[in-house]
Formats: sequence, structure tokens, C-alpha cells
Amino acid sequence: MPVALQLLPPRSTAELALRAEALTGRTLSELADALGVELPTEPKRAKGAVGQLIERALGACGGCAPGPDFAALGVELKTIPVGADGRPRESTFVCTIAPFEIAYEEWPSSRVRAKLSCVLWVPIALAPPRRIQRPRLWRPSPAQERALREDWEELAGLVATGALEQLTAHRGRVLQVRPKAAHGRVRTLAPGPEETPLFALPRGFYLRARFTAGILADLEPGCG
DNA sequence: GATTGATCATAC
DNA sequence: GTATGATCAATC
Repeated sequence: MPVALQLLPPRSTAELALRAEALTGRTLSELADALGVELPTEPKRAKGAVGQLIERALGACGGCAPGPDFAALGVELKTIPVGADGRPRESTFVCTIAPFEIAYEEWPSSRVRAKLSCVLWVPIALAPPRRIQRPRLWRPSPAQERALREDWEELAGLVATGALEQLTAHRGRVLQVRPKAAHGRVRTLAPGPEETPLFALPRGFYLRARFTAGILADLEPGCG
């Protein structure tokens, strides 16, 4: 059994892009073997395992400090499951919502914008043998940022004004608000109507698959 | 088949 | 419990 491998963080985005590119075509189990880690066999228990595997493979600090996965580069890593057509099959978690603090955020300084300012997308085929597709280093285009900003301003406004319980995942064209919790009994304090705080299920921002599909489709090889 | 709401693992 | 990493599974 090989000893778990720990890479040093990449020192430049060019080095990161090179490392990522080298993963193209490999399967998750090949990668897991090479790194000496085991992937959960039961899919239900494997949530998050893929992201953590790729983190290790690229030298991200993996679950240590808050902030971008590649802190020195300001790059966030996201794995994304794709179908045979290359399109995303799931939404993408962006960040949790701090219900009271969000009233004091503006888009330019928002957590959503910060998270999405520079992302390395690593698409992975959903169907066995789970091959890694060509990674994309991405920054939002002006049009993409406008779309994100419009949704964020609407959604953040609803949260800040006490409408969290009326806010469903239907809202937002590219960004949406959905539960983000260990289980359904978790509660956090949030602004409520009539200036009365309420206990609500914690929520987070997610990118709709239609938005990430645009990212994966628009970026040609080497763009990043 | 796509989407929404709920959930699962790990580290601190 | 909080935060990071996401996908599951019931529902539309």
C-alpha cells in the first residue's frame, strides 16, 4: 500500500494549469490508487470525496484555512459531475449565507463574487469509469458577472429584509438559494418579517447547472 | 429528465 | 456546532 502523497502547492497559475491538465483522461480510481487513498464505495457516503481527491492531486491545502483552495493564487477549485454530453448534471455550491451580515454586503465585496472571481473547474464524467475531463481556469465574463450580480442583489435583498422563509430555489436565473445543513433540524438565526428574528434552516448560494454549462461550453482549450 | 429540498463525510 | 467538500433522492 503506497503512502499518501502530499504535493506542495503550485507556485503559479501556469503550474496549476499544467498539473490540472495532466489529470485529463485519468479515472478517479486510478488517481485514488496513485495517491494511496480510498474512495467510499457507497455513493451516498462519497459526497465530497471527489473534490477532496482532486484537491490532493493538485496540491491544494485541502480543508485547512478558509479562503480559496489555492490561497497564494486566489484560485478556487470546483469539481463538477458531467454527463456524456459534457454538460453538468448538478448545481454547484458557492458559499453559505450569513443572514444578518448580508444586509451590509454589496456585490463588489460579496462572498459570492469573491468565491467566483477565479475558479478552476474540473469536470468529471458521472458514468463509470469516472474519467476526468479537461479542466478550465475561469473568470466571469462581464455578461456572466452581470447575471450573477442581478440574481445576487435580488436574493440577498430578500434574505436581508426577512423573506428567507418565502425564498425558494425557484428564484434566480443563474444563482439560487437552497438549504445547506447537516440535516433538517439545524437552525440559525435570521432576519424575519416585522423586525422579528426567526430560526431558519441555514441556506447557501448555488450556481444552476445551466450557468456552469455555459462556462464549460465557452472555454476553449488553453483559455485558462 | 430536470429541479428542489435534504442530506452525507471529514476536519476543527 | 462551524466550515469545507458536494451529491442524493423525492418531487415536479
